[in-house]
Amino acid sequence: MLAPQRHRLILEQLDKDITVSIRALTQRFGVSRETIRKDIEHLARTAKLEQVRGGATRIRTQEVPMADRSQINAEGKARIGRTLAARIPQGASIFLDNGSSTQVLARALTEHSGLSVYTNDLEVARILAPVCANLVLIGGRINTEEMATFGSEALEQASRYHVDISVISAGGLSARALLTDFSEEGVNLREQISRCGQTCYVIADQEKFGVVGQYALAIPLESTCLILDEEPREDLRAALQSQKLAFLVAGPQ
Amino acid sequence: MLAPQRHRLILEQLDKDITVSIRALTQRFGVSRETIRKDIEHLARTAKLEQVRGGATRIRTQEVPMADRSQINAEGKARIGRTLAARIPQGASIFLDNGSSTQVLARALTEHSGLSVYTNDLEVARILAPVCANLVLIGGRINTEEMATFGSEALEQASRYHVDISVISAGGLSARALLTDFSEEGVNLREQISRCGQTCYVIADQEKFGVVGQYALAIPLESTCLILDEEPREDLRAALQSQKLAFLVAGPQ
DNA sequence: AAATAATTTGCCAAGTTTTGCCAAGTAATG
DNA sequence: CATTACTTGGCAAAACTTGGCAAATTATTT
Repeated sequence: MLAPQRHRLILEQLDKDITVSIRALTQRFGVSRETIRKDIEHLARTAKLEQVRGGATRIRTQEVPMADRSQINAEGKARIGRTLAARIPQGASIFLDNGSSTQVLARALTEHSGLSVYTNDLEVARILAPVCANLVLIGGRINTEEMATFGSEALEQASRYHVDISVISAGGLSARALLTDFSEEGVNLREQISRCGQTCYVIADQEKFGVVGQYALAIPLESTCLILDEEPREDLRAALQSQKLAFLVAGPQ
Repeated sequence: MLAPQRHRLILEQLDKDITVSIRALTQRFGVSRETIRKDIEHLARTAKLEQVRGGATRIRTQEVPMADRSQINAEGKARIGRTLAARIPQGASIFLDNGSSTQVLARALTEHSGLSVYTNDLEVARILAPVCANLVLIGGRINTEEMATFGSEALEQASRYHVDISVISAGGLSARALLTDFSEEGVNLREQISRCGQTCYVIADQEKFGVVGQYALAIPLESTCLILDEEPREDLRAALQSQKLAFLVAGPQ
């Protein structure tokens, strides 16, 4: 057996098994310990795998240890993500804002294909990169807490695009003030994003219910649909109806 | 059996088996080692397969989906990164392009503070986010292989900024063609970035030496300094001098 | 929990086998 | 007869094996 074939088989096995041991590979290929070690050394030098004692592992994809808000009410966010993903057709063009809920939606969209995605969230871009036909990142000043772009540059660039569906998340949803958010730059960009879409979905899970942010989120109500993970209480439901703001509660499936 | 038939059969077997060995083929066809070697040599010259020691493999259609090219010649890249980082003052405004070498530089800059950073590389942004006073991501279409933005949007946005120092990486550095790169969108953006800086550094580690990309990289030579990790060979050194292109070899410290 | 023994592994050097490459020779072909 | 295709043999380089030793890891005992 030739060296390149061994290399290939080693990498294939790594794809399945996460780690491979020198011991096992010597048996499998019927070559000496040292040969396998050299193989692994070579593959490590060319950044195909990571050499560890006794064998090798897949290359570590540096995970971001940042505070992950998507853990909060993860089940509800996931339900919203699945429901909305089911309403986004293959190959659609979509504009996603930033936020933990949006990131969960993005993960739910990784089964889609041929999407054209516009977003200001770096993590959303990273998640959807493998399945996008087109992927556009809105430029601008980065808010390092959110790892997303904002500011006049972002507003201006966003205003140039038109998509089938835009999706934004809300910081608060209340009977008193309806949709609200906590930063001016966030509101500005979300309003712009909402105007880019033929239809607009606003996602808000129950942790946003009753929360009133400092900034009102003014979006085109008639082409908007709210996606929630719980039935709204009576006062909220009345407020939504009086504003003719459609909503949909994400079911368990 | 005639040579063309052998060629055909060799290629057919490669379609099935990924690799073929000279040894096996001599037995199969009943010809000498040297004959098979010539067959493979010929097929390799006409780009039908790739010659490897002891036989041949299929041609690599696409470059490995390398998770992290920064591991190739990591030591040299790190040396370049440290040397250049030492020349960037605290609080400077810098424009960084995308690429594995630039990412290594970014890691070397995480000891700095108060930087204003402009970049089209999502990973560079992620690395430098914690230490930036300002962080601006250039928007545009994302190249999902590089996870960086390109295109007309990116060019236009980049053209609005002016910084103290711009840093770009080169795909190739040769006596014949000097600085080159492999994609048109890449050179366009890099040239723009180089014009944004008061001074411009171009980083190229030894794996780029002698490599000639399809696109020439035209940058303002008089305000540019090349950072290398090895002394250039005589012909390259002469070419750099005749172009009055300054360079600096990154030392061990 | 610490100390010790046994095992595994990494790394190096020397030895063996395989392969690449070259040159010269032989067979086949038109 | 000249050209092309193939074989043969030899040498150097590369790949591979083997064995040894030190370091790291694991198991065992105290």
